[in-house]
Amino acid sequence: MSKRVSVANDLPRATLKAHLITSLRDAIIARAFKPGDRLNETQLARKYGVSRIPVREALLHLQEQGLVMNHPRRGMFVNILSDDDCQKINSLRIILEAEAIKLCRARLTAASEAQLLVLVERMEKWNAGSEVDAAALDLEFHRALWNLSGNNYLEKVLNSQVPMLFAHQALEYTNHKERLWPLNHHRQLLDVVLGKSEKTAEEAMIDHLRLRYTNPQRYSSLAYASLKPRVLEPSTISSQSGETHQL
Amino acid sequence: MSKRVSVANDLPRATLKAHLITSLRDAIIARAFKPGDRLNETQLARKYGVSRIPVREALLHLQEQGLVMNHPRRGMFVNILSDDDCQKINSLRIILEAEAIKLCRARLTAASEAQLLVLVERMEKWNAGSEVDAAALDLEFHRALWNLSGNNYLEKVLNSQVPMLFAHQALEYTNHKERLWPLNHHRQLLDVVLGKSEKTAEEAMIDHLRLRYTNPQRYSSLAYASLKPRVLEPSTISSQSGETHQL
DNA sequence: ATTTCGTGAATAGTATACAGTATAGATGAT
DNA sequence: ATCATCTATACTGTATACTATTCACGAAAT
Repeated sequence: MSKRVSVANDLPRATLKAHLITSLRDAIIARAFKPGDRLNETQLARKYGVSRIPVREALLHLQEQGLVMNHPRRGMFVNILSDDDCQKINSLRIILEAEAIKLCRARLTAASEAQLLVLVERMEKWNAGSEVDAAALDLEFHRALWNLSGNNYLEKVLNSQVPMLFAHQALEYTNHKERLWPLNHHRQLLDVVLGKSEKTAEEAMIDHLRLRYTNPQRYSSLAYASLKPRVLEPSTISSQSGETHQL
Repeated sequence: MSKRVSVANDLPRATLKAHLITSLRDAIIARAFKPGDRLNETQLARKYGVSRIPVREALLHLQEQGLVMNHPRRGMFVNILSDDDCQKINSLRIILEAEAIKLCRARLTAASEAQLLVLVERMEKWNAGSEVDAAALDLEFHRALWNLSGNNYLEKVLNSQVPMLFAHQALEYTNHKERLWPLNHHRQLLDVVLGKSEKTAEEAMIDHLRLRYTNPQRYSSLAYASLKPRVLEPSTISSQSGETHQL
């Protein structure tokens, strides 16, 4: 009895702000706007054919997610992450995503297992394409994992912090063409979810992030060997855990 | 109508939006606006003597923090947390704040120890005052703890998720006057930070939250007795074996 | 009596207009 | 030439005005 037949494939009733959020975020991750760039509200409004208000509100949303920074009365700038920032975000990510992995493992169904497997195999078959597309596929896998945790607040928090790392990385890997975006290491994460790995979730996450970052756990409690709580599984962080634990 | 509240008279340097964010958040935590209430932009603009734009942007900010909910083209409503939501947020909080405790313990200085001790003693001496003030003091202690973790992204995430629990609790405890806001149990958390307790940070957090909630860890991995790799048998997926495990 | 449809009021979403501030360039002094 | 001060400009922050959607109410139809 619905009076309106909604066209399913597009979102005709969505607000302009919602469209701009995705457009601008994709543009930042695809480095159409580079870190440090100023985002002029008026210019963006003209470019997208809307007024400044939806642009402002979209930028505010991206600010909450850390993709852009506001200099008071100066404007919005694409966020520049220092190495320290990356380590701090990664440290948080390890804790959160390890939790997501554990929850996912405990709640796993055949359907969700298949869903993750499809994504892993798509990544393993990946051979050509831009780093930006690779980053998108990478993020899609992790988002699926977060979703399967069954705790939407955990999912929300991960979604609010991790994408800015991808935006930062996309730039890194575009500048250094010789390095390839490491896509084919996600099966190791899946194995942990499926219980096929002896690694703890934390170990797996640290190893995963080590592909791109040095010492990603630096600002997490995992950086302090002596203060680890009694854990259910013996966790020697990894073979390289002897590296600097300095503050 | 409602009385007008001047918002721009002091601190002219800050933006109107920033003032409104704190004013509205405090009002929600102090249940001047109750869960489920509709927040009319025009009315709020009149009440605070500003235009609708700063009100809108402040509400958008509070939406990111989960204090208010947006019904598309219907308006903003003070968020109502279901019991499930509380358990999910608490599960996340346990993971995050346990991490903060561990980091705080590893980085503790004499100054920060004194800072926390002052707050604990203020809470222990607390005997009179509204539950709202008690909640504010409670939150102040936890915020100090998060800040001392040394990871401002961890701090940011905690600040984005925990206050809505306080807003919800403030209502609970105002409705049930016979119960007192439990303030004098924070020394147990401090003891964990100082290494004087045998509890793990996670255990301490669960015990802390049990004062107010039942099964606060329900949607965390701590709800599952064993995290060891489980044997995968796709046919037994729906047994939900981990559901009722307590820590 | 119940349901469907139309109309109107209320209000979020959006556009345009104004005002105040920060920055860059110009002007003048040393 | 270098530095300080002034001024013009551009932009954000804010106000006002307009539009479009949702919902409530009621009349007409079944």
